[in-house]
Parts: sequence; C-alpha cells; structure tokens
Amino acid sequence: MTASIKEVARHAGVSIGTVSNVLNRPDLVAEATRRRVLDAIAELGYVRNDSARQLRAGRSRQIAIVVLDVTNPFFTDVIRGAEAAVDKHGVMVVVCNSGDDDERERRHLELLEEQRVRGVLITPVDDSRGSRLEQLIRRGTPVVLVDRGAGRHSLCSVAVDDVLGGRLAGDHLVEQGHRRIAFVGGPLSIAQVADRRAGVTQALEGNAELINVATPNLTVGAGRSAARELTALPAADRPTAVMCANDLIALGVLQELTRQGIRVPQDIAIVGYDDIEYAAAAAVPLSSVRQPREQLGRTAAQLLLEEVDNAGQHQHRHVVFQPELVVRESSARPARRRPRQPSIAS
Amino acid sequence: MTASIKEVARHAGVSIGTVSNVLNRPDLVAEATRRRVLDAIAELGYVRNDSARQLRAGRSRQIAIVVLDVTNPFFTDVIRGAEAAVDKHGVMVVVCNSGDDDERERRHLELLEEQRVRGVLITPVDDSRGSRLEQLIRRGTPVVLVDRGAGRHSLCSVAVDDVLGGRLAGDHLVEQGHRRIAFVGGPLSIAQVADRRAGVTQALEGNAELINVATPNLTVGAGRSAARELTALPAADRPTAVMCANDLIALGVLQELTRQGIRVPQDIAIVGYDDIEYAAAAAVPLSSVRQPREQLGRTAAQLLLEEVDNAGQHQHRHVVFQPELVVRESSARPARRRPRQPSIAS
DNA sequence: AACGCGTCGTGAAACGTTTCATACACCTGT
DNA sequence: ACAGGTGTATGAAACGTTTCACGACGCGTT
Repeated sequence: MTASIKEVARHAGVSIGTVSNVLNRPDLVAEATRRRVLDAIAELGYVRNDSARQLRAGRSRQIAIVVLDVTNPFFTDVIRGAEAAVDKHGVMVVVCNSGDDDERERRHLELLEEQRVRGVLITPVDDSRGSRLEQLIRRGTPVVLVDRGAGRHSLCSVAVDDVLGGRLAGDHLVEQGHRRIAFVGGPLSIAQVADRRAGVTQALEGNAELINVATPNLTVGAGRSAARELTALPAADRPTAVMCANDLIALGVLQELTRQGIRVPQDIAIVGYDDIEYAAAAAVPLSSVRQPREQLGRTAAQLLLEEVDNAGQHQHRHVVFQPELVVRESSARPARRRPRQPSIAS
Repeated sequence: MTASIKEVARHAGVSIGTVSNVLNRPDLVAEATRRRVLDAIAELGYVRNDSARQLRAGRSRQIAIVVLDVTNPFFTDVIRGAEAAVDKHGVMVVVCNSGDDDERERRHLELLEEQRVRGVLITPVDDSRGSRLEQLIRRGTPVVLVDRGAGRHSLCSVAVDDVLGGRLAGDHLVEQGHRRIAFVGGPLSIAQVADRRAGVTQALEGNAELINVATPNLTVGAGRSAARELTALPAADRPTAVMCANDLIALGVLQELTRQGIRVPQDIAIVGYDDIEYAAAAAVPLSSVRQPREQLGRTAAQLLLEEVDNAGQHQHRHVVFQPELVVRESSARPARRRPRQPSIAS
C-alpha cells in the first residue's frame, strides 16, 4: 500500500542503503543526492515502517505504563509525569488500563512483551509473586513499581509514605487542640488505607483518643454513612475532628454534617487525603494530604530509563516521597472547647 | 536475547514453518508434534516477536486514541468506552496525550503512522484542514473525530449536541419561573461553550432575559469571579438563576454565593454542565447536563472498526448524541418571587 | 499393483529496514 | 607516478515472522 524505501530509492535513482543513510546519518551523503532523495520521499509520501525498523533493531522505542484505572486522577497525574520525563528521549509512552482486573493486566503484559517494549511502569493488580509480571522481569524487561510493594530488591519502585501522611494529619489535629479524633476509611486490605491509619494512630498515641469508623469503600456515599454513625453517638463520645482515608470520604462526611446543621470546622474539623482538584472547591475548602503524583510518574520514568540505558550495572532503588499537609478552612483552629488539660497543667 | 522461533524449531526437532503453524493454525499439526513444540516453547520461554509479525502482515493490531488531556474526566471516560468496544477484537488501544499542544499532536501522529496503526480516534487540537491529520487520512488511515467538526464528509465523527444541552438547561430554568437568567462561561472560541450558550439563548427567547458573563477559562476560580460580578449588580438587575458552561464554573459560583450568604437555590438557582463526579457531592448537589461520554468512546471505536473492516465500501457517518439534564437541589423550584407576570395575565 | 487421497511437514520467499564491508573516484603530498 | 586518504555510494546479509507450493507417507479402493 504505502511506498517503501525501495520505491524511494528507485525514484531517486540511488540504492536502498543511500536512502537509509539520508534518513539516519544525513551527513554521510552528498548534498545533491540528499536533495534528490528527500524530494522523492516528499513526492511519494513515504513513511518509515516502524515494524521493520524495530525488527532490525531488536527492540522498540516505547515504554508502557499500566494503571489500575485511567479514570482516577491519581493515575492520570502519574501518567502526565511519566510523559514529561520521557518527552525528550524520543520514547513514546503507551498507556494501558488494567481496570483492576487480573486478566486484563495479564493480557496487556503479554502484548507488551510481544511488542518488546523497553520497559514497564506498573501498579500491579495483585502484588504477589509468581505472576505474569515476574515472568516479564525474569526475561529481562525493566520494570518499575508505582505506589506498590517497596520491599523487593529485584526492581525499582516509587511510592509515597502513607504512614507519614497519616501522621502529618494526626499531628495537625492534635496540635489544634483536638482530643477525640475519628479515622474514617476502609477496607484495611488496601495498603494505603492501613498505612494512613497507622500514621494517625502513631500521632495520637498518648495525645488523643482514636475512634475507628470502618467503611466498605472509599466513596462519597461511604463518607455520608460514616458521618451518620458519628452523629448518632452521644454528644460526649462524639469526636471533634475526623481524619478521612481519602477526599471522597471527606466530602461525604462534610456534606452529611452540613446537612445536619453541624458546623465545619467549629463543631467538627475534617482532614482529607489526596488533595483532589475539588478538595479546594468544596463548600468548606478541605484540608488534605497532598501527594506529589506527577513527580511520582516523572521519577518512575527516570528510574526506568536509567535501567534501560545501564542495562548491565544498574542498581535497583526504592524512592519514597513525602506527602505534604495542605491546611484549609475545614480544619482551621476551632474555638477552644472542653479543655481537658488546662494549659497550666503542663 | 530472547529465543526466536528458529531455536524453538531446533529444540523441538521440527521446521520453522511447523512452529508457526502450531501458533497460528494448531489444527493443521499432529497432536504429538504439537505437544513437542509447545513444550519447547515453554522451556525456552519463547515470546512471539510482534514487529516481525506486523512486518509480515503489513499492519498492526492497535488503534490509537489521541486526547487533549488525559487528566480530564471527559476524556478518560471516552477512553474507557473505546477500550470496552475493542476488548473482544484482539485489538489494543494506545492512549496518546496531546496536552492541547499542536506540536505534540503532530509528533504522536507521526509515530502512530510509522507504527501503521489500524486507525485513530482523535479530538484534534486544531480542527482546520491541511494539518498533519489530513495527511494521515489522505494516506489511508481510518480516522474518527471525537467531539469535533461534525461537518466533514471525509471521515466519521461522534459528538454530543451542545446546543440541545444548553436548551435543556434553559427550558428547565424558564419552566421553574425564572425570568432573569445569566450564562456564565468562556471563551466563546471554544465551540462547546458557544454552542451551549446558543442553546440557552434559544430557550430564553421571548421567555426570559439573558445576562452574559464572560470568563477567560472554565475553572473554579473563574466561577468565583463571575459570581462576584453578579452579586455586585443592583438587586433589581440581579439574575435569579445561573447557567454555567461547565461544572467547575458552577462550583465556583456556588462557593462564592454561599460565602456571601446568598442561598442556593432559594435566592439564586444554578445549573452546571458535564455532570462531573463531584457535581452530585457538592455542598448543594448540582443540577447539571450529562453527556454520554463512555458511549461516545464506544461508538467512536465501533465506527472505526467498521471502517477498518469494510475498507472499501464504508460510508462515513456522523453520530450525534443527546445530552440529558440531571435536576438536583441547586435548581429545585424556588419559592415564588417578584412575579412580574401574574399568572392571570396569560 | 497401481492409483488417488488425505494428513503432516518442509523449505524458501517475502515483508522493509539497518548496517557493514567493499568499491570507486578523486585529491594530496612525497 | 604512487601510496594513502577522504568522501560517497553500493550490495548483501540479517532481523523473526507468515504463507504457500510442494513432497513424503500411509491407507483404502479398484
């Protein structure tokens, strides 16, 4: 269908090799011939055939990023970061969506390996060994884990310190004078949720009481239900602050509290997690823990490129980023209340 | 590096052709030999080389989708829809992000053409003729336009009727008794914004007065500013309802009105556009115009596959979807007020 | 015993590149 | 006049598949 290098050669009256040289090492070919070849290319509308190129080269010029959910802002930001990092390298990023489905992930990895991608950035559905992913690695494709299993030494990984994130939020609330604080989120089978809770727990230890409210998932609806559980408590047991496992939960809590006429932050303060775009735009702008998502992607891609380039003596690394607390109105210092420990006591 | 079909053949003591047959037409090969070959494949960890396959076949098994912003929920939903549509076809979707940058788009299209993708789904940065895209089409790659330029007859397209969307919102507000309505949004150079406004204008014609508030972009911040403009008006000139060009603007307007103690919807009603995930979770759940985004992607992919399969006698089509108004609290029927036209007058 | 037929397997060609050893033509300095 | 460059172009090999015409073999029919 499309013109090949052979026809370009014939058209320009030169050999195939010369056309290839014009394309790849133009300085090796005399000005006049180069012109002729370029003209032929333009005239025939010649387009390189990447398959042939790759076949010859033995590898492609693409890296892949496999995410759990293209729809999730966390991953889209990571993707953007990765793209930014490889932009100059003449490498293309192929985005694959596993949709949190083991089977789809496997199919994608299969295709990617057949395509001889240079490397893979992935947040695997199932972190366990013996998976399709292990195979890929064993056969020599560089892989960088994103936001998962920092424990391994057979590959690089990037992640954010969720325990620290929880602690930041906890410290902040304690410092604001809160002595009864709820953690809302679940399921704990999600490592991120468990870590965030662990962080909060650490922060409150000896400083404040922790109330756990488990949710079945991380949605606005779950947040609303959790808020109802909290407001059903007798006034004395009710927390004065809520730390949420993510912003959707936090928005749900905020919405339900507002509906019941409970003021935020005066009656109950709220801190979320993720700092999604709409956190700042909520009815009461939401305090939240922000993760450097784009940088996560950028760094992951850089690690990958490094491994690709130094095939031999590459040292695997685990980069852990620190999240950052963004304080907004939803957790601004409340009016002093029920001071259980008068300041004079310290 | 990786084992090739040749080594598999040697290992199994058969010819290359036989191995290929085991892979592609297993029924042509005797049970015993097939076993031997499969064992060899497993033992050597053989993985097909897609470049060679493609080279031979003359085309790839991928389609591409090029979006303006991977980060935008609209596009991520479209992507999901497209993926769903090709899932069964053994075709892979490659996601490319142009970032609304002409240059990046061009580079992507170049690479995609070199890769001989089967087809391209795209929302082009610049809709004009003579672009890189035209070239791609002219050379025979099937292209389907997403949410753009329904006018052409050289290709298929899918889009949502934004004029209708505006009209739905306008009709709704008029029906709720509003007689002074503002349209907030901009710039009008974005076709979607212009269309939505046109729709509102049609709806109000003869029924209510339209106040235009232009914004420089479609962000929450722009919404807040616009709201301040509106509240600065003398009470008599102030609209009783606001139709926003998208939900971010609407959230900004809502936030600023609330801050100023103006009640929504009692004092001013609001309707947004896009029905983003957080519209329903806003302080006052937001009425909004919903687009069938996932279906948009699914249909686009189907059109593309159809064109790919019926290369010859394919008839280009333009599919236009109808948006749907989702009424929530932010535009619930307000208490009757300032009745300029007592109902008896009609 | 000759024939035809179905079942399996083979070998070579072709896909479009890149690369490399080689060839040719000229120039330059001895 | 000749050796050694330098600058340019060539032809062939190789990358790993798929496909296809062909041949070998065994078996049932005449």
